[in-house]
Amino acid sequence: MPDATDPAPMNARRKFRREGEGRRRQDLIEATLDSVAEHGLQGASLRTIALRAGVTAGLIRHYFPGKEELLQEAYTALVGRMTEQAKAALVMDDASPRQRLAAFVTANLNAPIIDARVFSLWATFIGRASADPALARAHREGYLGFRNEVEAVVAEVLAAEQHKPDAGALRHHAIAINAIIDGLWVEGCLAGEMFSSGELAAIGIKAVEAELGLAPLEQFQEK
Amino acid sequence: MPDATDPAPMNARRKFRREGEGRRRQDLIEATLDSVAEHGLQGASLRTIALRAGVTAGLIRHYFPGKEELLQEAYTALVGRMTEQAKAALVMDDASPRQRLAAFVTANLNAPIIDARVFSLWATFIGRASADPALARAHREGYLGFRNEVEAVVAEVLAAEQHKPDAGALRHHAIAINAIIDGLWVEGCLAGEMFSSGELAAIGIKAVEAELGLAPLEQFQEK
DNA sequence: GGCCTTGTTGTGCAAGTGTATAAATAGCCT
DNA sequence: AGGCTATTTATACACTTGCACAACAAGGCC
Repeated sequence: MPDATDPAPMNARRKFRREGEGRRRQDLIEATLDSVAEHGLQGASLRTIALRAGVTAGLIRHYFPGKEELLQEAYTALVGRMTEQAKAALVMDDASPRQRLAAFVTANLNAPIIDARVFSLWATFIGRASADPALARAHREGYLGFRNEVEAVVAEVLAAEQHKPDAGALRHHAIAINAIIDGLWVEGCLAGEMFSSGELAAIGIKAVEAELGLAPLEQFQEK
Repeated sequence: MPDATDPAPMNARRKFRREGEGRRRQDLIEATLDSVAEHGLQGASLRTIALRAGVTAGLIRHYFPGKEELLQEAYTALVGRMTEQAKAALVMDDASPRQRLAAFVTANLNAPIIDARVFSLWATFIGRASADPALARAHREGYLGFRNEVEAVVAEVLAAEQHKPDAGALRHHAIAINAIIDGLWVEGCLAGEMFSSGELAAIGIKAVEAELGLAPLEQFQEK
């Protein structure tokens, strides 16, 4: 038989399902974040991303103008999720300002906010901030939003303690507290196993209270 | 004239100088760091790096087994320079422990340690730490070295103040102070123009002194 | 000066990149 | 059921990438 017309055509096309636009975009963004977290920006090729999302590379172009836009949207989604999680710890209406502040610190220094994958993503993207104004702006907005939340809680705490700091002192407190949380967050994400469970949160709360000049609640401190 | 034998051969080979091994390696590492800082890991190709170093791409293979090793060495050099600079601020023999601590904080929160390029490099590399054990170890060693320095100064400061904290409290102080410096460093590098000159250092010193329970030296605090 | 080592260049190559576009088919509408 | 359209696949293309290797020449050595 000179030319066998394949009875079982091996070049069968891939079966596929049509998903809604929202779902596909979200899947692609998630696959992008996974790829970046695992292999960095250099390893996140369109084909890798598409494979992870369960589609072929060409489809990406149907939802995003190009790779850059996909990465931008992925970063925006990441920042949005991070700040949302962080602020969520503040909604405790039936608690004293001081308890809310402590809960805020604790939430930010435990899972899921202390997380190696999220940190890897944050670092990878933020490393490009100085060269990419869009990234820099996205960060700045997230940072200022976060810091304003801190400042508001600090104002409440100090008011409850009969303190009345001026705007400058309040800003400095917020910057310092923000730095404490950020610094401990970095350390926890990078070397979480160096700290026992709850240790970072305890350190953070004590540092924040010291910054605000609050006496510890129930303590035998030092000795 | 059918075939003109080029009197001025256009395919003249590039002139070059032979440099010592140390110098070439250092130049290549520097070019690598520049490329990574400017375009990220994805934009740092062997050809880009070689161009910046004033050589051709092939030469890199003569000094490094592969790209990965070049990047590793570049990161090692970066970390070494950073920790060296940071610790250099501690060598002030004729100063009180407290002054040395303040000088340490100040040095770490001003140029050249507050620097967008260094931060970009740090973030880009550290973003790969969770996936690359070699990077993770390099960071951990640098971090612990830094923290031990902090812990030593803190011990001196507290001793001068007649305090005698136990090892656990000392460790916690060092972790917290480290976080304060790191957090303010990040903020300063990412958005230096949001802070007036010396402001970060002032915030840092106050926060550190609060953490250690030290009364400010000369102050009208708050109001 | 002439050679010889080796630092350096230039070229080639296979694999992978982002993008463009044609072909196919899934699933809604009537 | 049958057709239409937009989602999805598949292929093509020009370009870049890291690496391998052969040709070359810079500069020390005798």
